Amino acid sequence: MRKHVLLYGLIAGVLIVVLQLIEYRWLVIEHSVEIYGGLVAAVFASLGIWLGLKLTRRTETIVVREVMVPAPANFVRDDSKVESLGITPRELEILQLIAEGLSNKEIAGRVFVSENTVKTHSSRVFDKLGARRRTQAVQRGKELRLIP
Amino acid sequence: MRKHVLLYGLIAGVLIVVLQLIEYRWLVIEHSVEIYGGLVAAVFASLGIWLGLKLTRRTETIVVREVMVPAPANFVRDDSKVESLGITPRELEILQLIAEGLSNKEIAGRVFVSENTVKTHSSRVFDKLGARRRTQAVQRGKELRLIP
DNA sequence: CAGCGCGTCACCCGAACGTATGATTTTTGG
DNA sequence: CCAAAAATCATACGTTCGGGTGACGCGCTG
Repeated sequence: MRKHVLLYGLIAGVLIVVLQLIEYRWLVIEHSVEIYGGLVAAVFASLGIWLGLKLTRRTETIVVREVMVPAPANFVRDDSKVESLGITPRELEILQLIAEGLSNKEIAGRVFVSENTVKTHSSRVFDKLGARRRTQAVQRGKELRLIP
Repeated sequence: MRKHVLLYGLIAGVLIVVLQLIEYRWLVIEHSVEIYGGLVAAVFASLGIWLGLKLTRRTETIVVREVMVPAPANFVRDDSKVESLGITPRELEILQLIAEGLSNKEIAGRVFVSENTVKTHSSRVFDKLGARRRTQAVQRGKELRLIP
């Protein structure tokens, strides 16, 4: 933008000099002032148009980008909710396994703890989620983006 | 656009006339031609710039639309799987309610049938899905796109 | 070190769940 | 119209869950 203005000024200066030089030859002709004025007008007008065009030249093509993203692909846990609810990692782990349809006994076998422990964790997480049943806990967990 | 050109022409003509009239007063002054030329140049240059700006304005339609489409929005049940598994509409309905975390009693109240009926439906749908627990049934149901 | 959070485990009990079996009614399709 | 499919309900039994309570060990932190 700035270099355009400079270029314009330079060209204008050169043109004025050229026109002044030319003027001495044409001034002898009577009533040539109108011709001179017209010439100047035409030159500067076209120069102005060119400048105006250059200044606002936005060769920006119309970009219409539509991105279809299958959301389930990218799951990110809402850690802020996990923390605000005071859910511990172990509890979250058990919740995930519950969501996978495992029984307490199966979960116990999976994580190598007793079934009682699983029940304790699940009870705690149910309480924190305000759920009374495991299905409800799963539903809330998915809603709150704690589990995929 | 066209009216701009016409307007420009009109103003240019008027200006030329005005300048010609003024010229007769100023021409008497020696070396006033340069002033005259500069004036003409300035006026027409700014006019040209204005025109150029006008011509290219609002050609800059920058449309960058990014649409994130979360897949879960458009859930379509895989009816073929529903049929192939021999799941009846009522059973599917109960499965959905189970997925919402409702107990058998709550479901019974919701669909106006006895709890025993709900248990019958759920038992059947569990069998058809190869599930032993309701959480498992929900998981399978979601996997198979029977429920959202 | 005392306290706290977390994870672990146990026991009990009532509620919820799942299975099996049988029966009746309603709906549907040929 | 009649048979098949679907929906309804019940009773009984065993299993799984969930709540309540209490306890122990570990690691961190004031």
